Amino acid sequence: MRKYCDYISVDCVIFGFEIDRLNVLLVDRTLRGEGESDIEFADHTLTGNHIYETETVGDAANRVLYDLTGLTGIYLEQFKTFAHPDRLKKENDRKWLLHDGRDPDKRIVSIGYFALLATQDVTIEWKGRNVKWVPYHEIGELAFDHNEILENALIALRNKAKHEPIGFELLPEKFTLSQLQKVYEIILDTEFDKRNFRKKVARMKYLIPLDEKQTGVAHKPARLYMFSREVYEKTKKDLFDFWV
Amino acid sequence: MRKYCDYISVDCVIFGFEIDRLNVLLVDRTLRGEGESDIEFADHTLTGNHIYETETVGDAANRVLYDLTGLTGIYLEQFKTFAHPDRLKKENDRKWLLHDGRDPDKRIVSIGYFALLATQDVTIEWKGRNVKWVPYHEIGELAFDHNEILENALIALRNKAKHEPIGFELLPEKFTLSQLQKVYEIILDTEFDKRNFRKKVARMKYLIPLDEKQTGVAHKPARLYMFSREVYEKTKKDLFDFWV
DNA sequence: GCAAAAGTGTTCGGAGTACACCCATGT
DNA sequence: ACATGGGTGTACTCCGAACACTTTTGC
Repeated sequence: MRKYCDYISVDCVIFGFEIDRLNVLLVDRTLRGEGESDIEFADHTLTGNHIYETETVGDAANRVLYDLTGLTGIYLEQFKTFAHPDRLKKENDRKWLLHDGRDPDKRIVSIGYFALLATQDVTIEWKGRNVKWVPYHEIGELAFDHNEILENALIALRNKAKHEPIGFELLPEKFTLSQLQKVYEIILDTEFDKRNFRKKVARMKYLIPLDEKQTGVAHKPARLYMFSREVYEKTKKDLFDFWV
Repeated sequence: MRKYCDYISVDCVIFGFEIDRLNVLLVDRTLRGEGESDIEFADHTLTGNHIYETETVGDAANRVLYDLTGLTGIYLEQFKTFAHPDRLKKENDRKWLLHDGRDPDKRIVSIGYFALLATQDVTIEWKGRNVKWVPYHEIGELAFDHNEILENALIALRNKAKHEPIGFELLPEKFTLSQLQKVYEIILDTEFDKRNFRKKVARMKYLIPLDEKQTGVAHKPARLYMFSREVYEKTKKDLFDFWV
């Protein structure tokens, strides 16, 4: 049995994209009282876990992701660390930790990661708790400091998306240009002109057009594209677009 | 007496700029043996410290900076966290920690910050150890995982400098355009054409030309400029230069 | 045939790039 | 007078922004 390091944890903000929404994977947190149907409170947390004593934090984040989705090789990036002395001290948080046999006064560092994947079926139970996709804009008050972590994750995602081609990570392997445009519109909270957007992406050699089209749609079927990381790594120019 | 939290620390990569060099502030680490003149090893560390039990990590980083420089309001940014299980396990590191009365087997999370300031006089002693500026390219093997932290700090600085106006933070309040150009050339490891560079910065409203010139230089004295953060915040357009 | 999204071209202004010479000062 | 870095303009190309209509499919 591997031992946990009880003062280091990772929290993963798992983003998923679907049609025209950005989703986040949340876990139910329900604290029951004495009676079976006696619920003291119910809310949600981000996904996360303590790290094992001999494990790196990156491995811990990948482990959390794998346990939830069964997927490996997911886009995952460390974006910020949270260690405020009061981050676990709200009343419900203390109760939850106590109930869970943990020390609510222990100061825990949490290293924040965000992950990107296409919204799809994931394990719906995780350590006996329910897991579900929730649209970003419908997320209410979360446990601990998870609202703060979530906000920072979105900011990090935005900044990254502005300068590096990671929108693809939120789409299935094959996608249409309209889906790609939508991803960027949602992430960056803006709108693009369709013709200008297509002119722009047409210059990107690492966006490979396929000889394949959508099927089963009630309109002209769109061409499918793939992202090629190899071509990207080879052709990317280190642009000094440089501060402006 | 405030108590330290013995498993959370901050490491600060303090960058300074001078003429045409990027410097980093390092602290001597000399472990003496039994005899007075018996030196077991001598190398360098980044600046850093454990955090106090009730302190935020940002406050701890600012405290380290203040202790070293006497300055407040310095540009400071959290860039990455280091928590590899073996990060303190090199032989010399173990000896040093033992000598210092600390437990070399305790896993310590270190939250990395980088700071930017104009190279200038700083406290030359800190907790009984010597402190000095060292040009980035002359830095050899450092203690612990500090080479890794340093590398990551430079990468973070570069990425930030490409998209946000932080080059100013490495210069005195009033500076010339040639100094500014040099800062960016050093950070980004490239060269710019003087005329094009000036055309570019001329568009930036937050770069304020002063009615003041250099004095005491053996050539045509250059005009001085200031950076206005207020103007920047007001006029910056959130550019979606967007991945390319 | 109609609803729905796919796909396509032109014009204009602004920014990046390449490139060479005169100017003001201290010594 | 000379060495040193300061300061300036033009031509060309490419990119971003604005803007409207035809095409292909499922129903």
